[in-house]
Amino acid sequence: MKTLTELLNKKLEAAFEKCGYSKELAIVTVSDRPDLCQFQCNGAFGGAKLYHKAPRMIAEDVAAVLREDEDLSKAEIAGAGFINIDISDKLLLGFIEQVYTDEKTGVPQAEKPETIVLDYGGPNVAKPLHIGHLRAAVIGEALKRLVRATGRKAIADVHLGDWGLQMGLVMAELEERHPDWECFGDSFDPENCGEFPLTVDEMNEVYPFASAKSKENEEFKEKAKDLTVKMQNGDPRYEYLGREITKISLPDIKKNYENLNVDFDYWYGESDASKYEAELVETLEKKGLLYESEGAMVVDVAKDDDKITVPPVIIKKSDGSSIYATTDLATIVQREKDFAPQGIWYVVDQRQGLHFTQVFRCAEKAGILGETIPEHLGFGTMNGTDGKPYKTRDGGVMKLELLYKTVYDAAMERVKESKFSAEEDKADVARKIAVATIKFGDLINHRAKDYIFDLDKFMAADGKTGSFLLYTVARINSILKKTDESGITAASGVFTDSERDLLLKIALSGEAYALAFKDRAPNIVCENAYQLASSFSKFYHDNHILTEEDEQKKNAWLRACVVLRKVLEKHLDILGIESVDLM
RNA sequence: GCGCCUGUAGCUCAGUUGGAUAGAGCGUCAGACUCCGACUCUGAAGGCCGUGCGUUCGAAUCGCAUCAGGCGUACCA
Repeated sequence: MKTLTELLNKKLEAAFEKCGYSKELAIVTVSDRPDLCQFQCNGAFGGAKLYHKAPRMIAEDVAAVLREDEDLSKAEIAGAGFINIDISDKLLLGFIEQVYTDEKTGVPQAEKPETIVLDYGGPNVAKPLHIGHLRAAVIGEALKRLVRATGRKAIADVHLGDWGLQMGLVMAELEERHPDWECFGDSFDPENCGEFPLTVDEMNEVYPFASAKSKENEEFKEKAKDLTVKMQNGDPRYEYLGREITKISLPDIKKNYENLNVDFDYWYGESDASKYEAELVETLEKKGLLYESEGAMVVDVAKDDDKITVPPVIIKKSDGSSIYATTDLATIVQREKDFAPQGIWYVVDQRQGLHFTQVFRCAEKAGILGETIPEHLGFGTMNGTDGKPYKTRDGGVMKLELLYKTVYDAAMERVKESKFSAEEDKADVARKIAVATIKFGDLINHRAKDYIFDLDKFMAADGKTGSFLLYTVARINSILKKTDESGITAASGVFTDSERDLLLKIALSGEAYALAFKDRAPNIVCENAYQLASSFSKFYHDNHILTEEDEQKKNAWLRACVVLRKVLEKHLDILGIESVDLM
């Protein structure tokens, strides 16, 4: 369905045209001065320039036409030429009912079908998920849901890091620690390798150890690089070993994502894209793009009008191995074949901006993009309260699992006290509060900016927090449980200001979804959800619903609760936050 | 050096084609529960929107310059 401002725009366009002015001027926005009106149009200012006419005169012409429209309860001129508009309660209520019955709950739908691949995981196997993986997961999941809510197809691919040097490092260390493991024997037989010698916890400790070792031990580093090349070139032993390492790591990675209610359609790794590398290289060669430089095979991606010198993309390192640009490009080839998407969104740290510039340019030059428009949706760093990258108390890297557990425990402390949720539901409620706390705390911030993770602030029961939103839903549920929901019908009128304000905010949610999609910005959905919750609190405070004796009023207010709950849950759903019944 | 991002209230942050008096949360201060969940609500104080110049009838928003912070700058991802 159309959004409310789209609807009003149509009216304004007609009015501008009727008066002989360009309909381009007819842009309605939500009022900057809610004390004066609900909507405004500033088109008369632009018209003044175009027609050499005083803005007030243009505004007056248009307003005169608008006053004949019974959907509008007000159309007046203010200031130098603002057109101030209020909509009628009848229009408002009609719109609210449409939102309520709309199967998309008022989320504006894409005009033509589109497929967007979202790449938002990027965890490395053999390395535990840590705080650095949080934002990609949370933002990516929200964007995926936003894409789907707007009627587009979204394909989520975790894009595991299982093809790079980190694999060689782990393999080299493994070989030194467990030389007797059958896998490393003289005659390699995958059928006869026995148990993987490490548990996942033990393995998670191997990578940091091996990484540190490679920095001071040149020989070890060379060995790691050598094993990486061997794996990439299809040496059966190291290919097998790579798959085994992934097999051990994956359940742990999945568990971490499950905790956060994040999921993927495909658990592909870089290794899955590697089969497209040959084709990629062939394409690059055929186009004469690939050449040797300092021992490596590279492609130039600089453009004449660049302000900086964009370095060439390395396709093959001087030791013949692939690098992340290679796998990213090969992955594009794979995605084109499998999905032929209109967009690929990379939800990856901002700091990789240059890398994606290079990859996208190379993909374009190679002609492998089809109709895909790739976008790097970068995000900022999550910092601690000291403003520096978030660390554990002893200065180490915070594991994702520990972060989740910390928030869960804090949530459980509060849920334990609750008299509203049943004993057997408490663990589930605590989990939902924890997820809401972490995700809302992250998503309320603009994606591109760094933000400070402050557990006390995020856990706070009041303010712009996930738990305040869940609390609002719980309060609505609590009221509705005390009445016969099936008897609630469409409202017959609007009776109070706080009620009208709430309905208007509900009606304007369509605008928020649309803008959030356009800017790929979940924070807009967060902000709108908070606005809804906040308006509800005032509405709830001002209108005593259950004791109201006027049946028409009571019904109207209950209807507002029912619609709000649905709309609020839509917001939460898009954010990847599960709603609660009671808490 | 070059480039990218950021700079808005004490703190953390929004700010939708350039538009009226720049908003919110927290914190502070003053109030509101015999009443549907007070995890609530009402009100107040608090800002040369980093700085300067320019474009415009009009700039937090656009341009140029400048200062400050973060990040990046070919064989890690």
